Amino acid sequence: MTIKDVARAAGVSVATVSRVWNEAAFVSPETRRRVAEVAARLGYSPHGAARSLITRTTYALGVLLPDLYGEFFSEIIRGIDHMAQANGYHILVSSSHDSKDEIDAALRSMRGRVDGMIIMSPDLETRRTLHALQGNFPVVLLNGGAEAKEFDTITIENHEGARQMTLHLIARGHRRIAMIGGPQRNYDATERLRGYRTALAESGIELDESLIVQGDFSELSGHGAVKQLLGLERRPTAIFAANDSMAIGALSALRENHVRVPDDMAVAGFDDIPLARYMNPPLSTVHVDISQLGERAAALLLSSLQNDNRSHEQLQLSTTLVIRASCGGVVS
Amino acid sequence: MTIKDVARAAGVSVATVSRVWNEAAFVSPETRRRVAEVAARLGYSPHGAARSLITRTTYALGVLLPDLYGEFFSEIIRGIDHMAQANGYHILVSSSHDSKDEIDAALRSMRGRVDGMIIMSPDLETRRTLHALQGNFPVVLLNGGAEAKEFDTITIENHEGARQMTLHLIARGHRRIAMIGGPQRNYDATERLRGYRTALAESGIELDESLIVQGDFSELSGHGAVKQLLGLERRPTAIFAANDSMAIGALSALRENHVRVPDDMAVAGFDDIPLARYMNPPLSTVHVDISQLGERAAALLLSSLQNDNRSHEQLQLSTTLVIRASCGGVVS
DNA sequence: GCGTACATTGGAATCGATTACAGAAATCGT
DNA sequence: ACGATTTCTGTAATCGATTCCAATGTACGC
Repeated sequence: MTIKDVARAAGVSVATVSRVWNEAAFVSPETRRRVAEVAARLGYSPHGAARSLITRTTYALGVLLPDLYGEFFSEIIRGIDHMAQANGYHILVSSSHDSKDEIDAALRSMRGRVDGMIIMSPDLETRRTLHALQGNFPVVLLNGGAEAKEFDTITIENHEGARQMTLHLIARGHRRIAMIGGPQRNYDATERLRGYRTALAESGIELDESLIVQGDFSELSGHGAVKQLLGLERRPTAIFAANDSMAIGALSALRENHVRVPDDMAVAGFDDIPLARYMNPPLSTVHVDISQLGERAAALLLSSLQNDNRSHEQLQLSTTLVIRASCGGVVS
Repeated sequence: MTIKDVARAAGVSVATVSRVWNEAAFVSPETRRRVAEVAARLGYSPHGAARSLITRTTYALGVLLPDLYGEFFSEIIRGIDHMAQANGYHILVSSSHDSKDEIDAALRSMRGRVDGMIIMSPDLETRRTLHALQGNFPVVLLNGGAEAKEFDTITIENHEGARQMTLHLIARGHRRIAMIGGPQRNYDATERLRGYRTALAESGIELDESLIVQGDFSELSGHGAVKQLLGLERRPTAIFAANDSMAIGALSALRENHVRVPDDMAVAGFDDIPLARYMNPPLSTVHVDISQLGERAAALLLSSLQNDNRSHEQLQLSTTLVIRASCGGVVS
């Protein structure tokens, strides 16, 4: 069922069918009607690949993710898809790219199949790979670090969010605040850690390096980190995890060790995943509108598709403190 | 950067470049080396649209979803993507299709862009739309009802899962068991309701129609349903919600009305979303391996791409009972 | 030394659309 | 009524790849 079949059946040339389909000018009403009728009867719809070959547009956005696991990523996809859908675009998803080579391969395999790409690679090193990217292919970097001025980027206000939460804990009287950090080379993780340091410094609290434990954003690593912290000679009175998953792991470890939250230990996380408010006690955290993050990224990409010679933008998505019971509630 | 550029730079014809790229036979080692070197230097990668136009394959799977919201759908996407990725396929996602027309439009817009489609439309009516689908385009129906023998389908063992859970409640001594149903025309919902009815009938318990309350799978509707049930003259002693979200809504309504769970009222859900085990009390539910559902759907589609004239398969994904505190624990 | 077989390469058709260009038909003004 | 303009339609080039077929060049057997 190609355009030729329709043309033959309607007794016109393929050019005319194409004109009818694209609602181009100068087709007589009679012809238009006849062609439309035949096309409908035959159930014709144009071949995407052929069309995008000649028009040089695909109406598809590529999305490269490190992994699809967890609510965080799925919320992002939802946001991206929502915006894309609203603008008549599809999204082509490719996940599980951690190494430079995998990203490279995925990038190449999408040539001629998408009009632009949203790349989420929290790994700091990936940026360098992208430098070598061919010419001016539209790319939006999501949470990839804001320093890359040669791309459109969007990031979370990691530093400020972490700073605020730390300041809140300090305001509640805590002085020994532990931090469970994320993966070493992860952009979000390093920024959040930096925010924590900033807050301590601002408040004139000396940093005890033994209170910083490395995690990997997984629930399990949060659990492990707490065991390490409880073994310290001088325990912390509060724990700030660099994401909610680790905070949740921390809560379960504390329960196992009969440490009461928030009485004996305050706990806070980062991201505000849906689970957070269902925890027992409900988890204080730094709220991020994750699906909005995806939406904005898509919007950024779409607008750079519309006018080529835009200069690159660097967006930051703001965060808000969500204080629940796990850190003892609001400052009175 | 097309194949022509590479050909010119390497001093060969486009045919030869194509042969080198596709590792076809009969290219002299010397030429192969030279072409490969030039292609790498120029950063060439073939144009997807052009390639799939002539080869008539896209290495992409289309995924049509009613909406991307909620953990259920995102887990499915994860499963599909995982399987697709492993087989060198991308996935082209399109969501928010409820009406017949939207599905139709999405279907057409994917022609020539995907090799096959996974369609999830719990709405029972959609099947009829698909009947009209052009010829033998590979399609897998996900949770769309298993009666459609002209398609590959995969569904959850809804009836059996609901039956088992209801039997469990009966075994715990409950006789007045309420059911919060899902949307009227939703396939999963009707099957789960049917399973509930089966279990009651098997156990010789007469069905009280006033105990069946209609919901729409949302947390809010679960909340509302409970208010209705608590107003009954003869209250139920157990509530079985057709999905976890409604069960969670039910739990919060019960707490508001100071009805103790499980002492005064047993509660059970369906799906086993990650939230379920974090509820207070943890929610008993029927476990479904959601991402596996997506994986199996993708596998089904991929295998039907590999050999055309397979007959259609109807798969059912089994469920298991997960008994937690919300229904009073296991039968002793 | 010569015909045959085989390895290697290039020319050209092809996939299914869009669109520039040109030709035919209809309409208009005077 | 006739040339100019406008409206409509068809032919053919084009996008960037793959692949059949033909045309080389080389090696081999006898």
